[in-house]
Amino acid sequence: MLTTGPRGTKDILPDTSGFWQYVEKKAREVCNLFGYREIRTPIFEHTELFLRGIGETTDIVEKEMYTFSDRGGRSITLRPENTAAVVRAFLEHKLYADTPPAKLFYIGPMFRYDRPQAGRYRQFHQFGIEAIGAKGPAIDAEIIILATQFLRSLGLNELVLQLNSVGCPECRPKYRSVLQEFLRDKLSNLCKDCQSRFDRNPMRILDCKQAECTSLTQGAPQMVDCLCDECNQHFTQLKTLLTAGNIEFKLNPRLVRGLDYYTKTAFEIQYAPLGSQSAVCGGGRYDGLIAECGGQPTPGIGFAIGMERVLLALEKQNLLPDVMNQYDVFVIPLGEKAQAAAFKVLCDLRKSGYIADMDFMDRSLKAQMKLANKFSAQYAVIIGDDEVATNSAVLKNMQTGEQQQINFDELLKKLDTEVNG
RNA sequence: GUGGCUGUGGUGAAGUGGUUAACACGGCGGAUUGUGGCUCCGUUACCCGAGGGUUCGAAUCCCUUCAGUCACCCCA
Repeated sequence: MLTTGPRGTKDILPDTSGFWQYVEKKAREVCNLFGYREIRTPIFEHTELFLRGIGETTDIVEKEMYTFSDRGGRSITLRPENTAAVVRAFLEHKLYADTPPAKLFYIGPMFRYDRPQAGRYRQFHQFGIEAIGAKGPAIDAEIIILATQFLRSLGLNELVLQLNSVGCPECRPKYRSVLQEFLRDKLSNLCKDCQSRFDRNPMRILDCKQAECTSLTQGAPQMVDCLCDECNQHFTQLKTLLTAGNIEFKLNPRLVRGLDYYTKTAFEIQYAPLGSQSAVCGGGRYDGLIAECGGQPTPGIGFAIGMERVLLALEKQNLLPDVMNQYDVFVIPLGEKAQAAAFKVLCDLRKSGYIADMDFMDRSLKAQMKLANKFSAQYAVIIGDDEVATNSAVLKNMQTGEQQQINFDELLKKLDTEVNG
């Protein structure tokens, strides 16, 4: 079918692109406030980058990537997320040579082969930031505050920040075996998914929503209770900083991020009315990722915000701005002779910076007036045979209805004083 | 990837086996001479997501397919 786009994709039409521009502008403003600068990486990368970066056993890599061979036989993947690519660019361009931490943000499309649903698309857009090079909890607090400030600047409240620590290579393996011990005798009663998670990623079992699993895992040992000193201190300090920054958070010991690279801080911001796709923002620390990608061991942290979900939330809350564009002037020629004169006036107006337009459908005067009104033009400039003969035009104030005949030479000047004075 | 629901014009929708597919909004045109916003009038779906089948006859029943949506899953 030539008249439908691929499943899970969306055209952003003129009546909604203004909303996107609005949200993107807010994102850029907040980033600017916090000292984050934009990075634009390609939308496709070597498949290898995501295998290593995201983790081979993650759902994203196992079943959600758009992977193909290009004509040169290289395996290419449409980026399913952008952290790995930003890290790759960070290393490739030696951004570590500049004053750390590198504070970067991006806005762009991501691709995941998944069953579409409201708030979940195969091509979707993320606004994300990455802070690479700083290991202390202050930067964790900063990016969480950045995310919160961004969402609040859009008018969104009723947001819930969930917070957890997933430990580090020091303490997580220990926790993992403690957890496996706890689960071992319950294994046969867990759901099928969880049974397969037992060896691969037992922490995800705590995140399972199946009733049996939830009840069986009641009282399971928690990561936060098994953190090593360093992780524990980091987590404690982060909580203190967030409290100092007046950020409310809800501890969720079961919060697990779906990407392997996360360490220590993991968080998610949810907007419940969105239903089952309620996570508007997800992020965390990835202290092992840079080394995993071949760089010097370097800590990093970031988040990604789903643009579609933010827009959905704004719509639900009636927070979308009025983005209808208003014309300053609508030029109306009457008859053949006036065409050229009117067109010249139109061009002059635009050259002078007025938002101006005219009819291209050979409409009647009445219909053109209706258009001027529909586009809420401030002024209409009417040029007919009489006006052409006297080198003049009728300038009509659409609000008051007043109109006067003015020489072409005077028109711009007159408009200027009308508009500015 | 699993299960459920839905699919009528640009939009919101009525119609659930029988001649020309309601209504509303929107779009377009018009209501005497070169003027809008209100009002009024006209017009706007050779066809009911697509393909096949049942039937004398289907938008209405069945199958397939595509798409959307809800939940799961996953996550932004």
